[in-house]
Amino acid sequence: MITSLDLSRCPICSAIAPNNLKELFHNMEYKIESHTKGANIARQGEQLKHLYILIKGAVKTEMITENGGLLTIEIIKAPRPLASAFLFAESNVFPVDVTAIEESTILTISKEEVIKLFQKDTAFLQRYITYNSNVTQFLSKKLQILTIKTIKGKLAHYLLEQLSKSHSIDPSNNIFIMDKNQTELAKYFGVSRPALARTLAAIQQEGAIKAHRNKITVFNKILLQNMLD
Amino acid sequence: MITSLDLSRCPICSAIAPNNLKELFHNMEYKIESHTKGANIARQGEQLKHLYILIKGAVKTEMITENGGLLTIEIIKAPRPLASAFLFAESNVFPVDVTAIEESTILTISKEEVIKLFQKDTAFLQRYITYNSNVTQFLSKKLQILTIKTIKGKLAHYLLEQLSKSHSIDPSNNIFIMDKNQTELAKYFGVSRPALARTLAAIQQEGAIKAHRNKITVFNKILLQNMLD
DNA sequence: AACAATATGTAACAATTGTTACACTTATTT
DNA sequence: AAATAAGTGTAACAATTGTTACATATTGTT
Repeated sequence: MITSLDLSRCPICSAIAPNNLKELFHNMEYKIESHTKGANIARQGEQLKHLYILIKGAVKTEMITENGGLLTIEIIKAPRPLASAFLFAESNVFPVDVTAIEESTILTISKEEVIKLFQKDTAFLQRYITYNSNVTQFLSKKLQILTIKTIKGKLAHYLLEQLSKSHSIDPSNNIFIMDKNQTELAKYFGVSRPALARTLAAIQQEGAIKAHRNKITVFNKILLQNMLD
Repeated sequence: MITSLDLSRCPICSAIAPNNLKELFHNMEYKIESHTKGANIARQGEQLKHLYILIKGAVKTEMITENGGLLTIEIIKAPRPLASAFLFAESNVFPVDVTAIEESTILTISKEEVIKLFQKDTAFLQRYITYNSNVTQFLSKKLQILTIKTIKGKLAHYLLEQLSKSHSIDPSNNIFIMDKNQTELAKYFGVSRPALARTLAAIQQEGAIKAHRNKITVFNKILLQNMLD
């Protein structure tokens, strides 16, 4: 049985009023499956005819090349939908392999039932669309950063973003703490850690900022803006 | 008045049966606005409370930095929705500036009306979700390519993809024509054109393929697969 | 056929980034 | 407080890619 507890923290189900949950699922076809640690949940290229919601546990997704080499790995913790953006895409196949890394429980609802659910519950529909829209925004942003070619440009972009965040709290403040350390930032940018440190030092050399560990003081915003390629 | 002609080629409206269009719009609040060439249609950061559908003309979108420097430019031709993925996102602001580059007509429907339309017409709802899902897929793919760091890796990935496409027609065939020329491909990868040509020559040197202009003959698939970083 | 426009092959050199290694600092654990 | 781990600063060198320039090839136009 599904309780509101299981789903209340799920990005796309949270909108459903707990009282309505039982009723909603009453005449709906769904499946709940448990997977032991290490079990394969879905395979890359497999037809995707159901919405998968991870309600307990954690999974890892791996993108494999035709050769067998791994490309990207992501860990997803419950509760969250899996590949929700792909259910309705024209090429609706799983983009990745999904494997349980803990004892996991997955709620499966057929595409047809999801559509019925949309009709029954506008809030659910809106959450579903919003969730996917947020994914799109995230991807767009990530893409934007990767599109900036030089490390200097990426860093300048990031620093200006952080600065504007701190400005929204106190406009006179030009000191802030980076929300990522250098190691994380390098991974985020897709560059090596020493190259990032080197570039940060260069930006200091030019007098745009002063950096002490993760504490940044911005001296010259214009200079930073001119570094955006 | 909106005719089926205007919208039949629009990705998210094509699902609506022409006969139903009139009825559908009958009790709906919508606005149709014409913009002369050069007119500003929307500004970056502006609150997004309506679905914008470009039904005639063409626009360009520009992403500007706080400084005023341009980052990316995209040209969109009618008919197509504008920023449809952002209407329902949590941070629902226009990600870009939108400017008409031709005499353009835009259909505007409020968010509330869009939701009503979803309820009235399941086909429209599905098309809307599908369209946004396709955008997500496109971004994912683009991201995947940009994540591959070396030009050699990107090229190998692309060539294997093209090969598998031609294999799906004739599995014994290992000759194909690239669907992009080198100039386009370089832009797609975000690298310089001479660097791309140089890398293509290197892959030939290693004996994996033979390239004559856009015609590729694959000699050694395994070698290609080992180039994926 | 001559011409122009576009695409491709290639080379030298500059700029950027990755790799590896190590000293040093700060945080965490024992 | 000592020991350990994690994060940071920096340097030398290798590898990759960008830049610029020009020759050649192909395609389309007149």
